[in-house]
This record gives sequence, structure tokens and C-alpha cells, in this order.
Amino acid sequence: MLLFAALADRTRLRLLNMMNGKEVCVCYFVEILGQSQPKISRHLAYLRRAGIVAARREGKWMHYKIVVPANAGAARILREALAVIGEEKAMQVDLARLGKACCAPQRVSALEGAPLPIPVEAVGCSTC
Amino acid sequence: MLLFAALADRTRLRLLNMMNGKEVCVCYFVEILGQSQPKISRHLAYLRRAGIVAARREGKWMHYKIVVPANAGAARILREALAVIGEEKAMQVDLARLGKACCAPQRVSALEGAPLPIPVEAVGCSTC
DNA sequence: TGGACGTATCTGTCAAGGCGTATATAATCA
DNA sequence: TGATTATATACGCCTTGACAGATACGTCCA
Repeated sequence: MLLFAALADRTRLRLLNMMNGKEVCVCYFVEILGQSQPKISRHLAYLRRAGIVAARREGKWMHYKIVVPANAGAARILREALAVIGEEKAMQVDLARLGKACCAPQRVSALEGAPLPIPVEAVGCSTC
Repeated sequence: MLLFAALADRTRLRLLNMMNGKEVCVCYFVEILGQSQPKISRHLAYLRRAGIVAARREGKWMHYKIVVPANAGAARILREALAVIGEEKAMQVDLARLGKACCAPQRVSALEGAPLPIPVEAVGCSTC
């Protein structure tokens, strides 16, 4: 299953966790994860090829969000995976840092002028 | 996550599906899946390294069964994955062929004298 | 004790994918 | 139009894992 391969990488799991319930600009991923921009971009491309995320351009910014797989089984697996990884401490730290950066993007030089994440309905429960 | 990598291969999913609720002898895997014995053995070794299955020797036969991962999240994912793949037609065909072979192992020359699978409690729901 | 049988592992080959670096593309701004 | 910014892709290197084929290991039986 292509979905399992997509989930078998820690960076991709962190990206998906940050996208759970939000459509997020790439620049936040780069800033919060502290990893190179090409690396982030490649992993997002992988998730896009796997049909797990969708991209939307807004001027020079790209926003990514999770899309529910057409296959019902894959959707169940993805939901469960998001719920499980969301329980992990490190993932919650990512979300906290994302929330902080969004509250004051001008404080992070790399994020000046960056568009805020946009809430979407969550695929996996992010609060349980 | 190591679990996702273990699930990202069709042969391993078929093996897990056949082990769902049963402890099964390697010879059945080779016979039902129609794949080479070394290939089956390698995938079983992979699953064993990933902590998803356990092996037990009985004379010259080896039996494999699923073990619930210590990590609660991993256990949830595995359970969901087993339930989802169990809905797939091809997986049900595998189970049907396994059931048939077990009813009359002497009919399949390769399985003469092979020990029957032993029921264990299922990790994923195999009937829904 | 030496086959025979069931299973595991080794070897070599190949493709996929992860990474850093460099560069290309797309949109904006001066 | 040219510079700047945000993001994507190309390239080369390296590791992992999938496979086939050969072989080793463990157990049983004659």
C-alpha cells in the first residue's frame, strides 16, 4: 500500500501532524521543523504523489492540506495514524511551536508577511 | 515509524492477513501465496525484526503468529490495518485458500503432514 | 550416521528513496 | 525589466530493501 510507505518517514509524519486541521504555508514547515527547504519540499511532493495532501498557490506562497483518500480503508488508516501520532509528545511540541509562530510571525524573521494557516476540518482527532 | 515500513509491502500484508487469528506454519504461506520459500522467509524475518510477529519451532516446522506491539499507538494502527486489509477481496481469497488447504492438507502434496494452524485471539477484526 | 526435509541466511544485482547542494521556476516588487 | 522571494526540481551520493539463486542450519528418520 502506497499509504503505508508515505507514513513510513518521520519528517512526513511531522508534516501531516502539522497539517491536521489546518492548511499550512510551506514556510512554516521549514521554520518549525528546522530542516532544509528542498527537503521539506521533496517530502511534500511525495505526500502529494501519494494523494494524501493537496497544494494551493496563493501568490508566491504554497499552502498544503490533508485530503481524505478516496479509498475508504486508506481514509480509516490515515485517520487512525493521525490520531496516534498526535498523542506523541514531540508532535505536540511541533504544534505548540506552530501556534506560537502564527501568533507572532513578525517575531520570526523568516516568517514576516507569511500567510497564516487556515483552519480546515480535521481528518484525525487532534485533541484526544 | 518502523511499523509503517513493515506494512508497506504487499507480501507482508498478505502474510499478516493469513496470521490474523491463527498461528500458521511457514509451509502454508509458501503454498498459498505461491512464492519462493526464501522470499517468504525473508519477509517473515522482516516482520519479526519489526516486532510484529513471533516464531515458534515445533520439530522441523516453524509457526508464526502476530504479537500485539508494546506501544499502544502501534497496536491501534496494526489492528486498524488488519481490519482494513481484511476487507479486500484478494485477502479473503487467500484466507479461503488457506481454509481449504487446512481441511485437506493431504490433497496438497507440499502440505502432507504439515501441522494445522492454531487459533489465537485475533488482533484485527477478521469478520467485519 | 547420513539422507531428506523444512526453514533461514548469504551473495550479488537492481531500483527506490533519503540527503545536501545547486539550480530552475513562479510570483512580486522596485 | 531586473532583482528578490518562495518554492520546486535536478544531480550525485549513499543506504535500504526486494529479488533470485545458492547454500547453510536444524530436525527427523532409516
